[in-house]
Amino acid sequence: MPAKAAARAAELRRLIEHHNYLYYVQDAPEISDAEFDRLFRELQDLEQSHPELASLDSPTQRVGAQGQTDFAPVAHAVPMLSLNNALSEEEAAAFDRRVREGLGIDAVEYAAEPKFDGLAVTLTYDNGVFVQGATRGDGYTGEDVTPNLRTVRTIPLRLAAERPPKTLEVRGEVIMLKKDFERLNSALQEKGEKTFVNPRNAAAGTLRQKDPRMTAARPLSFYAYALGRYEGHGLPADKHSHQIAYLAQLHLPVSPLRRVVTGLEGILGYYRDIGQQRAKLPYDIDGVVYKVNALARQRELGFVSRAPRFAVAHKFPAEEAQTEVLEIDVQVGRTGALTPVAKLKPVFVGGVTVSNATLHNEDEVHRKDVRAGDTVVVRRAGDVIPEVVRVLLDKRPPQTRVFKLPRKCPVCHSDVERLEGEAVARCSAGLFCPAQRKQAILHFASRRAMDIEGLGEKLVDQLVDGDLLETPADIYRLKQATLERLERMGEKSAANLLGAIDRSRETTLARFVYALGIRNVGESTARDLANSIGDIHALMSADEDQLQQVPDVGPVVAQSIAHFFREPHNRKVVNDLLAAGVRWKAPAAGIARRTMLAGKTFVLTGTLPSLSRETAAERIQAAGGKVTGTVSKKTDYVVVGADPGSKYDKARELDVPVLDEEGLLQLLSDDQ
DNA sequence: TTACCTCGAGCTCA
DNA sequence: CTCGAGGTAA
Repeated sequence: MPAKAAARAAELRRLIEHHNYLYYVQDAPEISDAEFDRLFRELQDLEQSHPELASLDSPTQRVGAQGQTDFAPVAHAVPMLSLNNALSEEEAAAFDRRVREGLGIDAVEYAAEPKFDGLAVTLTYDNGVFVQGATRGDGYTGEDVTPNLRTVRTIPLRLAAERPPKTLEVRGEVIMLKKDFERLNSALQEKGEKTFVNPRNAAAGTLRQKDPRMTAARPLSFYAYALGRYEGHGLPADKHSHQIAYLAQLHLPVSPLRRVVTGLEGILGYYRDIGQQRAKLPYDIDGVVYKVNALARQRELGFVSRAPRFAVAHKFPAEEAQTEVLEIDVQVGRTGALTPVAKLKPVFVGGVTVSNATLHNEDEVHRKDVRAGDTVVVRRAGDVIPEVVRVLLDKRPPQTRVFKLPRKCPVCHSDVERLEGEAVARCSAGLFCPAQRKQAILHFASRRAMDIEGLGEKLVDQLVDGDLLETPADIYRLKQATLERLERMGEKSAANLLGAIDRSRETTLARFVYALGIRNVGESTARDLANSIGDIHALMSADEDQLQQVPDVGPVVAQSIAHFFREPHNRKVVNDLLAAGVRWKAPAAGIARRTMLAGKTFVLTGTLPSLSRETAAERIQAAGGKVTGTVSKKTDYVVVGADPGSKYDKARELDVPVLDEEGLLQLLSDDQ
C-alpha cells in the first residue's frame, strides 16, 4: 500500500527534521537518541522497500545523494558584498554619524549581531527545499558546494513552513564550534594525522573537501544573517530584525545574540557586552556587525562601490604578540624594488603562525627603528598582513645596529638607486638581475598573461640559475631533453610543460603587452593599448604624445612605455618572441569596428538574463567601450539586469541612458 | 601572508 | 609517500 507508506514517510521526515532541529539548533532534544535512531531507521527501511519514495530532501540523504562536490561556478543573483570595517570606537562613531546625516534623523535603530569567523555561504531553497549552496567567491560568482553543505546538521533540508516561499536565498556563515574543533583535532592527533590550526581553517578545509563523506565526518555549523533573493509571501518587509526572526521561524539557525539597539550608545554598549562574552562563546567571532534596521532606510543609504553604507563590521582589536626579529632580509621584486622583510621567530598570533612581516621600505624601518635582534610587537592588521607594530626598546640587546639598506643589490650586486622623492630603492640592473629576471619570467607565464601552466616558481628558479632562461623568449627554445635533466621533471612533466608552452604561442595582443611587464602597464592598460593601437610594431615605435592619445594613458604611463621600448634589449625580446611563433589575431576590422563604442563608458548593474557580468564587460571592451563601477555624469550607458542596485536609481537621477541586455546586444551589433 | 585542498607525477623502497 | 603547481579564503 504505497499511499500509506508515502504518508508515513512524509510523517517520519517531518518528525526527524523537527527533532534534528531541536537537537542541533535549539540544543534541547525532546526525545532520546535511541528514539531518534529508531525513527531514522524506520524511514531508511521504508525508503529501501519503496525506492519510489526516496527524495533529495529526505534526512536520510544528507550524505551521498548528490555525489561529489564539483565546485562549479555559481553566479550570485544578488551579489555577496563585503562590509566596511570599523577598527575603533571612533570609527564606529563616525559610521553612526554618517548614517544619521545621510538619513537626517537623530537616533538610528540598528540590528546588531556577532560577526562569525568562518566562511560566507549562500543557501537556496526552492519551494522550501534546499537545492543549492555556494561559497561567496569574489562576491559575484562563487563555487557550488551543495553536497558538502547538505551534510551540515543545522542546515534544514526542508524549511519549516506550511506554504514555503517559492525562492529563498539566505546568506550566512559556516563555522566550526570550538568544542567540535577541539574534538576533531584530538581525534586527528590520535590517528597521527595533521591537525588544524584554528576553527576557521578547519571549517574552510572541510568545506573544500571533494568527498562529502569527509565533510560529514567533520562537524560544521551554520548561522544565517542576511537574505538574498526572496520570492513568495510571508517575509516581513519593514525591518531587518523581523526578517531574521522570520528565518528563525523557518528553522534556519540564527544567532541568539542578535539585538536591536539605538544610537551610538546602543551599538557601543553592544560591542562591549559581546566583547566581554567573547571568550565564553561556543564559536570564534572577530567583531560585531551593525545594520540599519529599517529596510527603507537601508535603501535610502545605498552602497558605496562594493560595500553597503547602512552596515559596518566593528572588529575587535587585532591580537598582538611579542617576538624577536631574527634578521632583516631584503627582497628584490619584479621592478627591482628592494623590500626589507623582518624574519621573525615564529609566533602564533591571530590564528596563524607569523614568521615574516614586510617593513615596506627603508623609511618605514627607520621610522619604527626596527633592528635585527629587537623584540617587537606584531599583529595581523587589516585581516591578513602581518605588521610590526613597535619595538620594545627596553628589551633591545646591546650592540644592535641601525638597519641600512644595502648599496648593492643583494642578488646581483649591482648599484642600488633611490630616486629623489621616491620611497622605494631599486636595483639598477633591470633584467640583468636574476631576481628580476625570475619575476619577469614568472609574470610572463602567469595565468592572466601568457598562461603557461606548469611554469611555476621552483622551475623558474632552476631554469634561471642553470642559465637555461635569460629572457621570456628563451622559454620557446626549451627542449624535452633539457627539461628532463631538472629536479622532479620526468618525461611526462617535461612533455606537459612543452605542450603548455606551445599552446601559449596563440594569444592576444592585450595579453602579450601585459606579459611584457612594462612598469605601470597592468591588465586594463594593456587592453586599452591593444584596442587603440592594435599593432605591436606601432606600439613599439609610438612616441609619448601618441601614447597619451590612448584613453586612460597619461604622461607617467606613456613615459614608462616609451622608455621600455627604447631599450634595445626589450625590443630584441619582443622580436625574438615573434620569431618564436608567438602570434595573435589582428583585432578584426580594426579602427572602424571601434568607432561606435570608443570612449563610451558603461556601468553594469543587476543580473543580465544570458550574459554573465564578465562576458558583458568583455564584449563591451572588445568593441572599444569601457566598463566602470560607478555611475556619474561621464557614464554613457547603464546596463540594467534583474534586481539592479542603487546604480539604477543613480542613472535615472542623472538622466543617463539605460539599456537592458537586448539593448546592449543591439548596440554591439550596430557597431560592426 | 598563511593555511588548506586537489591534482598529477616523480621518488623511494620493497 | 612527497613535491610543486594551482586554486581558494580571510
